[in-house]
Order: sequence, then C-alpha cells, then structure tokens
Amino acid sequence: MSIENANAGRAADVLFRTFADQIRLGQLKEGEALPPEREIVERYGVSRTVAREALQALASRGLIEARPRHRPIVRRPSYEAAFETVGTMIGRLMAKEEGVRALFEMRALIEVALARQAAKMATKTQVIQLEKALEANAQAIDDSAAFYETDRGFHAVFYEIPGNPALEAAHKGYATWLHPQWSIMPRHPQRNKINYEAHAAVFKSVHSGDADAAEDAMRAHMDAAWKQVCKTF
Amino acid sequence: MSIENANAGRAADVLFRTFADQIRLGQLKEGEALPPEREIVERYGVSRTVAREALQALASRGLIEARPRHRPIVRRPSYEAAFETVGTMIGRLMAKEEGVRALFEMRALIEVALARQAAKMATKTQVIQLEKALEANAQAIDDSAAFYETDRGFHAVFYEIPGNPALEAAHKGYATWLHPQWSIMPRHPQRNKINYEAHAAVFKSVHSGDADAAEDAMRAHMDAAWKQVCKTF
DNA sequence: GACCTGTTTTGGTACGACCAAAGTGGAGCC
DNA sequence: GGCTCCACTTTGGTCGTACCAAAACAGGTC
Repeated sequence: MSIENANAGRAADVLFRTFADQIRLGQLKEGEALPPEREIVERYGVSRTVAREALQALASRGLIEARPRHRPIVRRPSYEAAFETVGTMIGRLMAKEEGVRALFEMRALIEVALARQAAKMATKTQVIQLEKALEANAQAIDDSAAFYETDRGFHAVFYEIPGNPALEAAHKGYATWLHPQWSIMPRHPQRNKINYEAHAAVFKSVHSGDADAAEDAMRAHMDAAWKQVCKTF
Repeated sequence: MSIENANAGRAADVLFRTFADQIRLGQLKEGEALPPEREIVERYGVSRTVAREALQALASRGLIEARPRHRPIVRRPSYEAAFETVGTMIGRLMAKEEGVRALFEMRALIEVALARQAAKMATKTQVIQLEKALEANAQAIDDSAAFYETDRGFHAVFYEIPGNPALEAAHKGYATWLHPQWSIMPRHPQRNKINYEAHAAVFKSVHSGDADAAEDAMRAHMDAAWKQVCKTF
C-alpha cells in the first residue's frame, strides 16, 4: 500500500501522521516495535529517505524511541518526555534574563498555590514527609552541595502532594532548568541557613494548616530567592 | 571543515548541536537564514542526509522554521513555540482520561492562583478589561459558539494580568488542548448561563479585591466544569 | 514601470551502495 | 547436553547521485 492521501503535503508528514495516529489510537501499544526501516519502505511504498524522516519526527516528538541498531519502540507517554522535548527550546528562552524571570515567576505562582493547597489538604503522612525533608535540609546547612539537593527535595514534596503526575513533571522541569541557573551562585552556609529558615516557616504554616500564612511564607521565600538570583546575574 | 568531535555519536546530532549552540549563543540571530542544504553539505563535510536530519531536528525543536523552498530561518524563541513542540505528545497524553484529568487539575490550580492574584493586584485597567470580557460573555449566552470564544477570552484575561509571557503561553496551550475536549460536549444556553454566572461571581470577588472569595469562586467554577467534562465522557 | 518568461535555486523524494555494530544461529568444545 | 565462539544476517547510519516541481530570480518586452 502506498500513501494515498498525498494531498496532505510532504510524504514524510503523511507517514508520520499515519504512525502517530496508530500510536495514539492504541493500535500500536507502548513497548511494541515498529517495522524496520526497509520494511516500512516497501510496505508504504516510500523511499528510505522518507521513512527515516518520519521515524525521526516520531522520535523527536517522543512517540518512539530509536536506538542505533534496534527497531523503533513505541514509547510510553509520560509527562517527563513531554518536558524533555521542550528542553532545547527552554534552554534558548533561558539565555535571556527575561526568560529566566518569566519561568521563575511562573514557578513562584505555582509553588505559592501548592503551599496553600498543602496547608489545606495535606495528609498526615505528607506532613511527615515534608518534615523529614525539612530535617534533611537542616542537616545539610553546612554542606552546600547537599543543601542544594535537600532544597530541591523539600520543594518536591509540595509538587507531590496533589498526586498529579503533570505537576511532578513540572517540578522536574524546574529542577532541571531553573536550579542550575541558581546553583551557579555562591552558596555560603549563611545563605543556606536563611533558606532553611524560610523552609521552616513554610512548613510551620503548613503544619498548622494556615493557608494564608503558608502562602505568605512561600511567597517571601520565592521573592528572596529571586533577589538572590538577580544579585548574582 | 568536517565534523571533528565525532565522539559525540551520530553525525546529525553533532551538526544539530553545532547549530543549536550557534543559535543559543546568538551567533545566529533570529530571522537570520541558515545556509541552504547543499551548502551545509560542503561546508561541514557531511552528506545531505545528515544535513537534512539535523535541520529537521532543529525545526522540530522549534529553533528554526523550514518552509518548502526557503532557507531555514532562525525562529524567535517564544513560549508558544515551546508549547507547540509538545503538542503531539500532549495529544497522546490526552488520549487517556487520566491525562485530561491531570492537565485539567493543573489548570485549575493555576487559575485559582491567578484569581487570587487578580483580586490582590489587578490594576483598574485590568479590572475593566475583565469586566468587558464578562460582558461579552453575557451577550453570548444564547450563541454557544460565541460563548465558547468569550469564555476563553474571560479566562485569558487572568493569564494576562501578571504580565508573564510564559503564563500567556500556558493559556494558549490549555485553550488548544483542553478546550476542544470540552467543546465536544453539548452546550445549551442553560449551561452557558451557569458558566456565565460562575464567571460573574469570580469577577465580583476580584472587583471587590477579595482574594479568598475569588479563589473560592474560581475553584467552584473549575470543579463544576470538570464535572461537566466527566459527565460527557 | 508593470508584466511576462526562461533560468537558476532549493527543498522533496528516490535509489543504490557501503559500513559498523548488534543480533542470530549453528558448529564445535567441555 | 549445555556452553562458547565465530560466521552470517539484520539493521540503522551515512554517503552520493539523480530527478522533479515549485519558487525565486533575472532579463527582456510591452
């Protein structure tokens, strides 16, 4: 069978959509392998050039995984993969300060909301989780590398509380793009202490279920962090 | 000059990174054109296959724009473009209900936060803008198609208030992916009226600067909307 | 100066070929 | 019989050439 609806522009695009649809509709399930290139060539009546281009497009969109000498595998749809595909683009956005700022502000908006959410509806288990993260954070004050990690860990808990994979992926994105930006700057134990205290304040509010206080504390923390970033720029 | 650091895997990847770096570092500014394929071939000592693959990768990541018979143009980094690149992937995520749910919840979280934000710091101009959007919404109650548009318009104002391009792009993303999902369902004027009233309640709270009320109103609106989506599923 | 036309440029596609690495299967050894 | 090792096959990566069609371009014409 060759590609009929050639009205749809480039042959590679048609082939791409053919596979993308099959994947989306579940005719090709995750983990399953697509035919090897040469077989696609004869089955769809296109040149290898076209077949390869379509496969590459699928791979770059994260629909399949193409390893050197293996058949293309249908990939599980994941929020991480989605964030991955924007990585390059985000990198470019972050080349300018305004890009960093925009993303940081968005992060602040979300984390403030998450803090409210946490104060209102965190389960006991989650509060304990938060407390543990805070404690780890406290013990890492003198070790900036460890502090960096526990800092991230503390914030991560907030993203996990709603139990929404999309949010968790967002955190992963922020951790990947924003944190490095931030880890460039000098990190004295003194700064760590200030950050820790900010975390502690947030935790306290969450623990007592005071949403307004949690919001304020988180916002203050975010603002301070942003000022730090600016200072180092 | 041919590609030296061949240690970095596939030739196309190396070439991709070469250009991506040049773009990110501003050596290739937006609007500028890359050399035509055949020139890349000889300049970098690769085959056209490789050159094309690299260009395709750049295009699919939104770094360049490749139109049929034009040289590849370096694209302005935009948040919209970033969202575009995840389009296919999101489409796949949304094939399952849990995907829709996750994204919808994330949207709710953000819009609730935006409602608070709006109540606290919207300027007079912005409140007027919101009022206008609400009014347009009111007049479209009997026209479901128009209602759909004004509905989106009303929500859009909230995303614009913080003046953050990343947020505005997020709205575009939601409008693109979530709204269609939602527009499938039957839309009687009666439903429109309920939605309009929800909007009015949000506006009222924002107008009076009551953040808590705005939050509650927006959350109620979101919850109701979600229930609607579920019912139609 | 506006318009039409022939040439050139440029991306899209097709073949055919070769390489290297990974997979495969069977012969041979313990 | 089970394990090991090697030749053969498969498969993706790369190259080079060729041809087409559309668009851009450069002249020449009215």
